[in-house]
Amino acid sequence: MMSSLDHYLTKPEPATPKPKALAKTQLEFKPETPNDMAQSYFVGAGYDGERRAVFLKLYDPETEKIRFWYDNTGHTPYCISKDSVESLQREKKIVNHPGFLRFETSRRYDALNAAEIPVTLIHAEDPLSIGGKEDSIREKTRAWEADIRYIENYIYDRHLEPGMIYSIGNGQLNASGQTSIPESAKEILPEDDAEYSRLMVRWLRLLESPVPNYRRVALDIEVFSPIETRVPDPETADYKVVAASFCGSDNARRVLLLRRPGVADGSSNQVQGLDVVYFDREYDLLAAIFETLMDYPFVFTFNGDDFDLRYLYHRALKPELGFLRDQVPIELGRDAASVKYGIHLDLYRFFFNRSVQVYAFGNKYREVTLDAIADSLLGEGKLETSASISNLSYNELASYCFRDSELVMELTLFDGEIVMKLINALSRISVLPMEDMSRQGVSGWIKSMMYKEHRERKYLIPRADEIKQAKGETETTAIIKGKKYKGGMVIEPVPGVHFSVAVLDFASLYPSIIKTWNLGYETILCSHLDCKTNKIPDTKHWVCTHKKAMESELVGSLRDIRIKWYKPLSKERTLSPDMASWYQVVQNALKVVLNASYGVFGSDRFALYCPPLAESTAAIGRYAISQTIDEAQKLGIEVFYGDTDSIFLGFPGQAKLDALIQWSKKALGMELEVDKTYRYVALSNRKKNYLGVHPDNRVDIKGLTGKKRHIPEFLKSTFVQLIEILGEVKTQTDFEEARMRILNLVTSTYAKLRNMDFTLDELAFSIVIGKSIASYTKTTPQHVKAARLLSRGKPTEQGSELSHYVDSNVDKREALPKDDLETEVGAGDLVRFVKVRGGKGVKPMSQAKIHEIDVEKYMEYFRSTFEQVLDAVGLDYEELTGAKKLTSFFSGA
DNA sequence: ATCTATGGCAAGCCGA
DNA sequence: TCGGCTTGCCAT
Repeated sequence: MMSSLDHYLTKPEPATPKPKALAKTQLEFKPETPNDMAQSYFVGAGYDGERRAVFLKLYDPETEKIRFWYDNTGHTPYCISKDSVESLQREKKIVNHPGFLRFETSRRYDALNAAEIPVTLIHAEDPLSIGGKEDSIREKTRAWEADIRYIENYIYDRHLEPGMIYSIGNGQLNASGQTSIPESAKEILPEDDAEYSRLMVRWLRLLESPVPNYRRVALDIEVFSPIETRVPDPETADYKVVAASFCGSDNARRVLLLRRPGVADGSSNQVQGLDVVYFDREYDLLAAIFETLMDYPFVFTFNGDDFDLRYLYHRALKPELGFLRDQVPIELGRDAASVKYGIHLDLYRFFFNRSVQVYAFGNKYREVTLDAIADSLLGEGKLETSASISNLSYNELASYCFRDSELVMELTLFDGEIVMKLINALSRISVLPMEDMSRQGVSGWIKSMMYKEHRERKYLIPRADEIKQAKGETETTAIIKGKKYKGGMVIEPVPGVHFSVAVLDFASLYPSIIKTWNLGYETILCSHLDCKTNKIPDTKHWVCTHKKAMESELVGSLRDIRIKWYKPLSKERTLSPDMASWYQVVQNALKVVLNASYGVFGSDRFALYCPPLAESTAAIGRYAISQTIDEAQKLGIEVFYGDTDSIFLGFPGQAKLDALIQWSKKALGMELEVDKTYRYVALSNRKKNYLGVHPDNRVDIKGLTGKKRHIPEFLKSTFVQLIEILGEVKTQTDFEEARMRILNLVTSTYAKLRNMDFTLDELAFSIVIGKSIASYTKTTPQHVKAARLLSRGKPTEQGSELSHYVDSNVDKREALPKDDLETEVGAGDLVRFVKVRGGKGVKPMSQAKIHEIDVEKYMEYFRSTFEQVLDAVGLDYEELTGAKKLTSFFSGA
């Protein structure tokens, strides 16, 4: 127990810091701006308001330092008007705007109107004069390209490539990285299309360039909090920072601790390999943190944007701490925090990205918390979490605090540093500095990639309202109510067990369609009369026959390097581990971008939103798969099932498969390939539900409840046993033996359920809460019921404990101990609950007793889960188990 | 905060 | 109490 709460509240430090004590951090940050510099990586960019110039952060892998380069080309922020200079000159609101600089005449290609037009660039002294304030210039006139962040604007105009190598000579910035591509890659370039070749060469150049070693540190801080489960507000920063930890790529393992009255024990300077440094004053602790932030070129946090750096900044500026603004090496944006010297990457933001979560990491983590992510990606189950770290000794606090920064560092290290590599690859593809890329969604990446290409081609970037005006809305009717247009086609499965099945699919179906059908906002529904006969199947839309669409070429070229270069290479066995992992990462990065490249056009938040384009892509997809099915049938091949881009065929011999593949290439211009073959496939009448057994007994399960992650562990493990049995089935006759083994499995599970021979843990469902608890007004799903029970009994007062520290990387969710009655639960939380008799029918696992379990409900759930599979393999659950008899036995008992 | 649509399923809601 | 419809989650 702490001796005094006062110690943690804000009040003057024991002694007012003297200027001398400030020595190291007192100085204003003076970046190094060499006039000449060898090859360095362009890793970050910013805008200096005082100098009114963009600056680049360049990382030199030799010295492991960041050097700055300030723009000296005189580039200024601007937006574009279609009006003439003369008429704009009469616009007093513009010319009298305090930030107005000058007009510049230029020309742009206006793709929506298929004409090169004269435009006027309205230059301003600073980005905010263009946009971002109520009286910015873009509010005074109809402007184009006025909502592009200035740094990005600058990068596109200067043809800069984030993540690539530059040097400085005589103060000038020069691209100095790889200019050539591998000799063997030239074979995949098209001979007859220079523009397309240019794009492929660009991607190859970007993605074949090396990634340096980045010297980096992970930071985590602990802050005192009077209420255990509440994280202090980083804006007011009312409480003391009591600890900070750094884990460096250079093996630095440092913990900084604030000495507190009443904690006397364990103050050794070595705890389990950690360097522990003690501070009597919080001021000195912060100064030491800032020194480290000025030392490392890369700083990683988990939630540092919203907490750690924000807290440190505001805390330091408190009068009682007495730092001056210039002494704090942190800069805050509205939703991001950066460090003045290096690059700050908030891994929370990166892993929160749905595309990263689903495609790059295969949906391995469900909750975006440090523990959940570390748990699933780093393999081994990490240390237990506990939100409250009150009353820890110094040693314990040190280990506890260090643990999180160590996890963050490990996330950048594991598996050959794939996270670092992925961030690099995505930054290069999206033409965004790492910091910006890692904070945006996939639509932001694709937007940036396409904006850059507009600038390269001197295209005027259209306004969203213009595209909508010109191209209109969709015309097909979606299957699902509330959706904008019809999507992929799912073939009605032929129920039963089918032996020897080949599954064919179109490689990157939608990107391939965008490529081969020349789709883009410019070409869809173009204005040429003669193109109107070039119909998109199943729609009234048509597509241009005269002009190549930029999106088609961008997406197409990305798709081609993935399919033709990276896919084969990622299977190559002779590569060094480092190269192999890089190719794997690039593959994944391309997959992420390509997967979203069609969907973004159907999203009204996307800058180039064009619903007929998305609709056409899906329509062509339906056309492709139905044509292929027709052709298969003409060739006498049985078709059992198909979903969007795949078809399940009875294996007809290699010759016929080849014939079908050839046909697809010729008739559709699409690459159809054998994805896999199954010894057998079991289909029920349900779509998106099947079980397929590979020749080597591996089993694919798709869509079946037994595999879903929210179901209780006991069901999952029983299901796995069921699958093992089915995996060993080789022929129809084997099913007889399987039948007996399945029966045994079912009856023994029943018996266990009946005897309640399971732990609560094994019986818990786990479901993520999609939105805040209060917003469930229409219905109350079971997991929400359980969550509401959890928040009950929460003490209204701060309770008896006087002191707590709150783990800093915790966003609200992570702070919550799973078994704590005082818990608040919110969106994103995983709720674990069991089904019980009486009451609400559910209880959070932490509140339930094993004897309350509603056994019947579990039996029912078990039955329906198994039935899905048994259905498919033609076994009747009731007949097999005599389920009626069993349940009646149970209910009679 | 910000790719799309399709589909299965359990459970909630509500009228008869 | 039943059936039809909706909601929310999980998955592809």
